[in-house]
Amino acid sequence: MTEFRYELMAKDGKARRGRIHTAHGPIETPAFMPVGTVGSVKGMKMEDVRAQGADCVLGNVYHLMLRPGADLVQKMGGLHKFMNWPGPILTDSGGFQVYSLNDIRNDDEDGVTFTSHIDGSKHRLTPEISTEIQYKLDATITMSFDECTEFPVTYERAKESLERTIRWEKRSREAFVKREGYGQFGIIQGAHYPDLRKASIDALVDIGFEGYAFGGWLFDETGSKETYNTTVETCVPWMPEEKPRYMMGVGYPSDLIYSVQQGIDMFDCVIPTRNGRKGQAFVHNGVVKIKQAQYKEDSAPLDPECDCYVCKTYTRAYLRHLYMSGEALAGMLLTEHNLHFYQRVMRLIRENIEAGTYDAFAKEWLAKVK
RNA sequence: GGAGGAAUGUCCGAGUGGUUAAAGGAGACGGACUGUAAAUCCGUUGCGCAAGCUACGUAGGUUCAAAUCCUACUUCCUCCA
Repeated sequence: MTEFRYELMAKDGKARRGRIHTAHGPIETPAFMPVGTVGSVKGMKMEDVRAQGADCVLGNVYHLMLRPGADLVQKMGGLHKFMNWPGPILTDSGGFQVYSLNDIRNDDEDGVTFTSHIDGSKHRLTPEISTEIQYKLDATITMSFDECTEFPVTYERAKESLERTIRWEKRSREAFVKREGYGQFGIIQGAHYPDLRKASIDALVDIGFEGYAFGGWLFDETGSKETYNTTVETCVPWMPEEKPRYMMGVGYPSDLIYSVQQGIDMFDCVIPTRNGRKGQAFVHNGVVKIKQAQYKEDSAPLDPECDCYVCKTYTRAYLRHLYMSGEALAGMLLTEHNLHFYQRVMRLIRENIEAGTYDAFAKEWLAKVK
């Protein structure tokens, strides 16, 4: 059996090239993990996701516990078999979903009671329940159950929430069933307050996890990246060197390139899939919003520099037509292109770290990509 | 041949005397989306930079005021012969 471990293979500045060994195969890092919330990367067949170069995908406790239920997934042989993804799966603990549904939640020291968005029924998540569900799903990487705060948030509230999160993460760790090749990550909170982030890291390292994730919310409604950038720049170096560093829920291609430069190893984000379904394609020099009139008679591929199936096969005019007609294929094709683009960027990131040319690469790509 | 009904902005469609440049929808154009309650959500959409102008089949009329009432005409639909 494979021991769950992080292998640091090369460094270029703060950027790290590594490999996470797991029971379900390796994850080459820096890695982008497509989001498959309900056991599906929306619009994609899993073999295609794999062929694009993804090593690991996400699943979600909140969604899967409500439908179809963790027991059913377990009965069907676990999430890997259920969704036809033999590789590593990372499951989010549900903390973020419960936070984003904050109008119908009710939390206490023990956990959170919330109302299902599907049928209004009452459900409960605690660190123990979330961890058990992830065990039943057979998650390769289990996330500890944390509390998210709104952003911006006051220092007092962030501190109070962090203290509870640390207690919850300790309980998550105690509930975690250790198995060869499986791991559990702790989630760092503390909003944009460096001393809280530091306290969070210290507490989590003290508990001891197989990896550490950067959680919370650092983007405001203006889309400014200043808070994100300064927080990441300050706090990521405090994360343990010998364990994987996972930035949760990020981001645009430029966010990935920047964050890798700051020492992050793993990402997940709905942007390439969701925005693909909504008609936005990421290309080598920015973004193509396929519904724009300028593409009506455009016989070029989405991205002339892309070698994906979609770019080799279809014109922008056709993709626009599909989108304007409301065809499901439009979202599928743009999703396929976007994920391909993201994996290509990750490949370039890894190659440039290995070659020791990361800064030049980052400078060039940050200037042209969204 | 007779009896009813209908004509509204790019399209569909509400409105039956005055907060009506005219509800709502579609379409078109633009924007947003970062640990997925999202093939979603949000703007704009007669002309003009503006004062303003032109608009509810056509032509007249009533009224302080009409898309809304009256008359004629045109076109379309349904039913009866």
